[in-house]
Amino acid sequence: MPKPDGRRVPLNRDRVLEAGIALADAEGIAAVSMRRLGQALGVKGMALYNHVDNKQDLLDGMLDRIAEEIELPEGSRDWREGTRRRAVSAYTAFLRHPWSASLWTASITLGPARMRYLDTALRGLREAGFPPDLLDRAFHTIENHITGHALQALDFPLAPGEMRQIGEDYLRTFPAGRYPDVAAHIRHHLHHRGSGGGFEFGLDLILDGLERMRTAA
Amino acid sequence: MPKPDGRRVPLNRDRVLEAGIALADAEGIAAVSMRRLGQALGVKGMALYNHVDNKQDLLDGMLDRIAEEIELPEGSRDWREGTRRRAVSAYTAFLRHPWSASLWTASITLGPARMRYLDTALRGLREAGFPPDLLDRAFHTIENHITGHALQALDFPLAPGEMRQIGEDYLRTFPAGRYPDVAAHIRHHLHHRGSGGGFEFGLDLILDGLERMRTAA
DNA sequence: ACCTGAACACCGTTCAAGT
DNA sequence: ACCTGAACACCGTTCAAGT
Repeated sequence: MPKPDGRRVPLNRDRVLEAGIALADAEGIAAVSMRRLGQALGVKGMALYNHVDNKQDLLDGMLDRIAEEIELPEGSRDWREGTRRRAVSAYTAFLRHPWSASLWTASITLGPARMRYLDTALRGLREAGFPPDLLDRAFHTIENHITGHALQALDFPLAPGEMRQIGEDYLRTFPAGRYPDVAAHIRHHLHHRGSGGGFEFGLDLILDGLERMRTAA
Repeated sequence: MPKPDGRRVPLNRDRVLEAGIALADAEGIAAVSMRRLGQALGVKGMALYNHVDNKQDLLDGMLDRIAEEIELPEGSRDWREGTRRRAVSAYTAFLRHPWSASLWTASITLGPARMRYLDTALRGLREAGFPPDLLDRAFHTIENHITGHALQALDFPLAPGEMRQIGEDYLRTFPAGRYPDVAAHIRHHLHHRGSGGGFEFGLDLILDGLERMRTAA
């Protein structure tokens, strides 16, 4: 990225992370190698080590930027409403960046945005009166539902039209006699595409159950 | 693996898959490269291509063997009981093979054991009287809970004793002032290790909710 | 039929050298 | 202060050659 006078505007961490996200969004996380990302920034891959510690640090940094996109409702009087909005916001953030959900579950060290995410989520439950044990289980059940469903949704990374064609081709050779219920399941997905709402269905199921247990406790 | 007479007993697909699982269990999925797996079998990596199409085929094959370990209760009169046993069996299989859960969610082509798993799971719900729409959502909610929770549990792949020490060291430098609820959450996990049951807690929450909706439908 | 060696196009990472 | 070239120890995969 040469400036008018011909010299380069020097790289910085922010630009590296942004370019990493853009590259991962466009070509998948597998395309994000140090060399390839360097190339996208007009620089050799080794130059990136001036701005990130190593590749894991790069991925952690990218992921924390995704965490910044998640809405964190605070001070809502209804824990259910606040938790629901946060969960939907996290889910849609994962869908916007299809590579992010699997990194999210795999990462060990958390950046500041993810810490803030965790802290507000836990505080919301605590302030709603969940006792420690129930709080812990409630929290994990909710988080698992978010990441689990995001991963599932991303297993079919196909455009709606594309999806239908491939699905029908697939069904033609599918051993429907041996796996009749799987065949029916595929047909159901082909014909009810876009009905969506599977995520919110399960989420409400969980939140309703938790609310019942909260008032009982 | 030389025979008494000095010649090799030739490789086959089964032995390759078994060795792949053993290597992944012992040293993590990252250790499973064609060259490294070949070495574990006393052969050069290129020899494996006589028994698997490529690395993805190797991983798919390994995963289908894991699917074979999952108990599939059939003909149970109570869908809840059958589904519960299958879910717990799948969950524990993932825990036995810590690398398997993330591959499970990421794989596209399914082997025969996974097809059987899907088919019996879906049939159980259908025979219980779930209408197609509810069936589909119920199924995905359950599967997401299984894989989501397995992934979560594996994010802390530490022995109990090890866990406590590392956790306490971590807490000493943790900015508890800024993230008080995260700090409390970590403390809770350190002191209530082994209470477990988080998976089954959420599972029952989901199954109860689904049963309510089934009878209402 | 099965395995090997050499080759190709990639990886992450380090480090001395350049400006 | 920032970037590059060369190097090291790895990848998955192909293919002609060996037995």
